[in-house]
Amino acid sequence: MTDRTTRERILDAALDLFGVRGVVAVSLDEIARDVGVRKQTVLYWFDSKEALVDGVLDKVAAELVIVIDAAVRSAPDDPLDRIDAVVRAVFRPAVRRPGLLGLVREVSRLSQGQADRLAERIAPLIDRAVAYLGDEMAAGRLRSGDPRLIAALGYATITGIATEPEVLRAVGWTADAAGLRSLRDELRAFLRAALQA
Amino acid sequence: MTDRTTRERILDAALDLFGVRGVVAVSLDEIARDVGVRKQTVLYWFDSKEALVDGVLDKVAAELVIVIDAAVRSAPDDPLDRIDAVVRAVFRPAVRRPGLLGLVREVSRLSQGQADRLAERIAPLIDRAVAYLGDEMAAGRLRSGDPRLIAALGYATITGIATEPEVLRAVGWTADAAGLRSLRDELRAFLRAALQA
DNA sequence: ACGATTGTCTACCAATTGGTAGAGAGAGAT
DNA sequence: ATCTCTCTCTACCAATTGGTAGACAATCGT
Repeated sequence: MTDRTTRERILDAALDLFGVRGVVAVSLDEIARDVGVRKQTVLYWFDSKEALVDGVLDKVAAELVIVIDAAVRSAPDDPLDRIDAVVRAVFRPAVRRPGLLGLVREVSRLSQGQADRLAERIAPLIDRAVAYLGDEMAAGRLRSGDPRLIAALGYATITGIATEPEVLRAVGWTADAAGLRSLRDELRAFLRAALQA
Repeated sequence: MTDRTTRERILDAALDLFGVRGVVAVSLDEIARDVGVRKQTVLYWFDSKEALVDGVLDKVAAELVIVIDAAVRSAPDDPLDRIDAVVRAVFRPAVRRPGLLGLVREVSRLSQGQADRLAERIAPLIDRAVAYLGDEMAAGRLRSGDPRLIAALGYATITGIATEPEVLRAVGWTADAAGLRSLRDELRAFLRAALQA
């Protein structure tokens, strides 16, 4: 039975550091120090830095899927409420872990391979949203429009908010969880206003 | 008379490279190579990499101020039209230069000093937007709400869209100028729907 | 004509990066 | 008891990073 804790702890530390300061800016040494282990131990668990990033992406994607599924299942049938629940659900881990979604953005700038692997994990989520929006529009329960555009805009806005707290705080905005939540609520209001049938 | 062209060319190259691949990921050597000069020449014009980043920020902020001012001045008096014009104006340079706004985001993750210097440049722009929204709401020409929240949301969304093309393309979205424009137009529609008095 | 200034260069440097090679500790199974 | 496998370690390495020191040419005002 492979000892899981070290690997898990490396993933946790890497996720936090990558998310806050960026993948390129964080060295394996720093991650190792954070975990209380040598850099070579990190390279034992992950063949390369790229493999580590990949592992972190797996973790993030898996978390997102679980969180979204749970939100969809427990939300009422009304599409606006359901969208609302998903937005709130996606924000919850993002607030708890600053930069979780910021990582998603940065990875696409690394290598083509990593951008592709990222797409494999994000695409299904967006596709689900597109299909859902399309269905509800066809049923007349949402104001009709281009579901792809709306999904893409929502995706961009959510990652925008989630990765922006540094800037917002610098501008005089509070970047704590409360500030992020009010911003999230404003987004929810926008979505309601724009999508209401 | 200081020869301006080399310095300007360095700034241009740095802006493009920083914006697309990130500040930490781009070395002075690479920028120098791009300009056709040695790295030490870059360090002659800018005392350090941080100073170069600072110079690039100055350039970006100055461009943004000019562009926004022009848009405000030439837009009709109606607040929705005016907001519309500003959104379009801000996107224009962002589309021409991929990652111009992405740079703004990343810089805040570097050092505290650079985050602060960034704030000095961005804050006035957001403050102007907040003041304007507040005035128009008070005059009953926009649906009332919290202007700070709306301005922050708009800022986050715009930088989100502008820095997301890589991800969106990876997901099957076209990241060319046309794709960015449809996304921008969707944002404009959202703003209209949410702000209309 | 000439000294000073401006701009670019060659030649280094210490520090850090991601990564390799291989030793050794610890536990389980036989 | 020892063999094996899992895990973490020490000891390196080549390459690259941002940055320094100083030579050399061109251009300038005088």
